[in-house]
Amino acid sequence: MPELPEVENARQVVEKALDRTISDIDDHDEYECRPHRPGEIKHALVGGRLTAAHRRGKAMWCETETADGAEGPTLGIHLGMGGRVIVTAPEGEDSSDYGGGNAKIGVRKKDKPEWTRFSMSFDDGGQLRLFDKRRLGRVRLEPDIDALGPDAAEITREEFRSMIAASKAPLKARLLDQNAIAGIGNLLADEVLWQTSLSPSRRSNSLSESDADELRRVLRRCTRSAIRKGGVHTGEIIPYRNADSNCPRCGAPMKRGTVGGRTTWFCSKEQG
DNA sequence: ACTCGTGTTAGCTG
DNA sequence: TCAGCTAACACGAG
Repeated sequence: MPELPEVENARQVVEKALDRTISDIDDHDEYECRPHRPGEIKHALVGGRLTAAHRRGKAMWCETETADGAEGPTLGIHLGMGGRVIVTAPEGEDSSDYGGGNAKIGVRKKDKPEWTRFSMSFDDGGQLRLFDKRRLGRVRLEPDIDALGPDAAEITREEFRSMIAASKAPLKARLLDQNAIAGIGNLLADEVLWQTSLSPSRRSNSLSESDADELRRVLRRCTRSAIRKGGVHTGEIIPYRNADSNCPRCGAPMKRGTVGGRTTWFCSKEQG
């Protein structure tokens, strides 16, 4: 699930964990906490607290403060292919606004306790947990955020134009390149390309400036809409990403291919 | 049993 | 040299 909109919703959940004293951390999962050794993250953060939650593209990170009030290491959280963050309320407090009961971002019925790959306990009895059955998510100290391109929801028109013009890779592959523009995943890429009727395999630098401007407008609109509705799966073309579907705009069959190494669905007529 | 996948990245290639 | 591509990652779901 996690593309930019899901991660933004997760970031808002993490804000519920700010300014609560960290009493314990379980960081024993060797995959999720790579490259750290078990106990390393725990040692760095116990006694301190998270003071701010940020996001760029699909990457999240928290600023921290140590027990004596000094600046602590940043804590990066990446959800990978299927991670979710859960923050529970202080013991005895109403949990209704903590996201814990929200199936879109919180606990789901089929979740197994062992899919909790990382957890942080607070001295108020609450917890921050990372749920990730596939273990492609990551929790790490001092993540490199600067390597990412501009956030897809914030990128300026000039930045977007030059990013598009700077590569001859297939357009969809360019949109998926997190170092060029951060936050677009496979579904959001299919959605914006269908909305603009642009071919996924067209060379990125073959777009005109007005094509690029239109693509950026649609990208911003789809991103905002997905954040509001709860995720990229709420996109218009997503239900039509299968072999039996026809383009809801022109009626031609939807077609499956591979672009940028990812399954790609597009209108065989309008995006051919 | 076997294939697929809403993300990232090391390592290969032209 | 380096942009671009592929396979691998880990593991549940269909």
